[in-house]
Amino acid sequence: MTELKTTLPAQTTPRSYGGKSAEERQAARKQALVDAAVRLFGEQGFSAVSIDAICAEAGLTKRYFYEAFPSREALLTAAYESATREYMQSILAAVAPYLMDARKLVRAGLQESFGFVKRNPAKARLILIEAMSVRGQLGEMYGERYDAFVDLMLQFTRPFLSGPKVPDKVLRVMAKSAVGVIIHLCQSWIATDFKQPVAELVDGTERVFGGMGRELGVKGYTEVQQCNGILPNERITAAP
Amino acid sequence: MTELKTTLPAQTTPRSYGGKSAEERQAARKQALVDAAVRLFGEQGFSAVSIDAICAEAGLTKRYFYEAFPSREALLTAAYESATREYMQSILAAVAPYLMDARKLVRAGLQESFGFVKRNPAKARLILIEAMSVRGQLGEMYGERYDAFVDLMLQFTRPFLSGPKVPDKVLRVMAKSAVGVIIHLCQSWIATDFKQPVAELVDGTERVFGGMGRELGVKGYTEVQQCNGILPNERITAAP
DNA sequence: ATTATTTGACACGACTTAGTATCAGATATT
DNA sequence: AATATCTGATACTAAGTCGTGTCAAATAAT
Repeated sequence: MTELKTTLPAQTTPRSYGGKSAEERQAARKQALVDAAVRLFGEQGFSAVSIDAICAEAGLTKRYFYEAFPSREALLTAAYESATREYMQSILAAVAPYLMDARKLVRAGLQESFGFVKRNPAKARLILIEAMSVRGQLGEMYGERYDAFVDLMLQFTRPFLSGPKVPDKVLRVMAKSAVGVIIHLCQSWIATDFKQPVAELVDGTERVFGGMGRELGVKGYTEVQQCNGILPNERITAAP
Repeated sequence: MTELKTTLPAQTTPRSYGGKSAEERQAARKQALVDAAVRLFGEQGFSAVSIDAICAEAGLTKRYFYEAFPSREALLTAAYESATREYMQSILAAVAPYLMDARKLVRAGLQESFGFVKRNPAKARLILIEAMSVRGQLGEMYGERYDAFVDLMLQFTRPFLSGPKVPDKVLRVMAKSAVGVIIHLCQSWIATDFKQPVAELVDGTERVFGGMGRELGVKGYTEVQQCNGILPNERITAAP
């Protein structure tokens, strides 16, 4: 009787298929799911997208979903992680060439902060809007990423500090405010379908940062110098 | 046969019941639904709360829900409207006595902006977090209320402007930034369960506003004067 | 060539929710 | 007292989703 052999849960050894190993196939499917999730969650919102819809978008069936993720929320977390990493790296790359000049640093950072959002509306929606209202798992990761962003802002700012010392807690609230200005303007920008030109956002934000810079005695901002919105918008590209 | 009389949809005339007129009862039920919605949406999030749950919380049945609102989203909009109105009025009342002094105005406004959130966490969650991610109907109202807030900020600021003129569009982005700082810090504050003391938030935000004020040449901010975080936190109460 | 595994498509039951309908008891009107 | 309306509880259908299970065809291994 061969039935016993076939029906028993004999642990099987993975095989290659379509020229790819088992791990490769699994990873490819997982990535397809994450990509689909970024698109759908970003475009339609988390609560409006079912597991079936994600599988359809990814060209897979539910079996592979549950092979890769235990729940819809786990996939959301993975999608958020992916999109956030990309956003941060994009900004870091844009800022890298200007670490020595506060004004250029700020301008390049702002330009790319808004630029990325406009180029990747779905990812931005996911990162900046959807992630906020989903409680649970994602909350922790959101907190971590946010803190990382604030730390980065402080790290970039400290080398330029020269004025009278500001209490650390106050300084941190100010860094949060700086991050918050960008996040908030992006949220509002997305909500109004990118009607406002990038240049206006950058100019306005630059002045806000300028005010904070002078308040803190940041080198490069203490001198009275108001060229914002007058200089041509130099397109700043990331370093290779 | 009396059956015909009772089963036919004869249009009936409204009666009083329990000592209240029909309109009063209807209004009371509607209000109960709105109150329940503010609580539940604010505590658990929009997508986690069913119509049945709202009715249970309000002590009513679905019939009265559909009598008052066509959909769950319509109720959300009404709840948002109610909470937002309360928030704005609360801030306006706190600020009213200080319309002539920029520094006091800012401090009172900030104090109440954060104070209200802490005193009304559910309302704040609804206004500042849930409302963001729900598309459709609410989007328009959110946009209107937000613009109103920004306009208010500009209105309060203009009387103090004395420096070199700033382009209107840039000024508006700065006003949005100011609103955004408050909104964002509140969001982050809520997400971390109000761990940070109000005083730290107010002090940090005050300096951010101070920087913007000086950047714009606001009277009362142009003079170098750094007493923030040193003066005792005067508790500012709303005018009667 | 035969056997075993991988894949995709689909079926199925349990559950939740929206929206409507029913009905007996409470309350007001005549 | 008799009748009509209001109220609250519950029942019901239709639809959508989750999570699991089944099965035949495609592909690799023996």
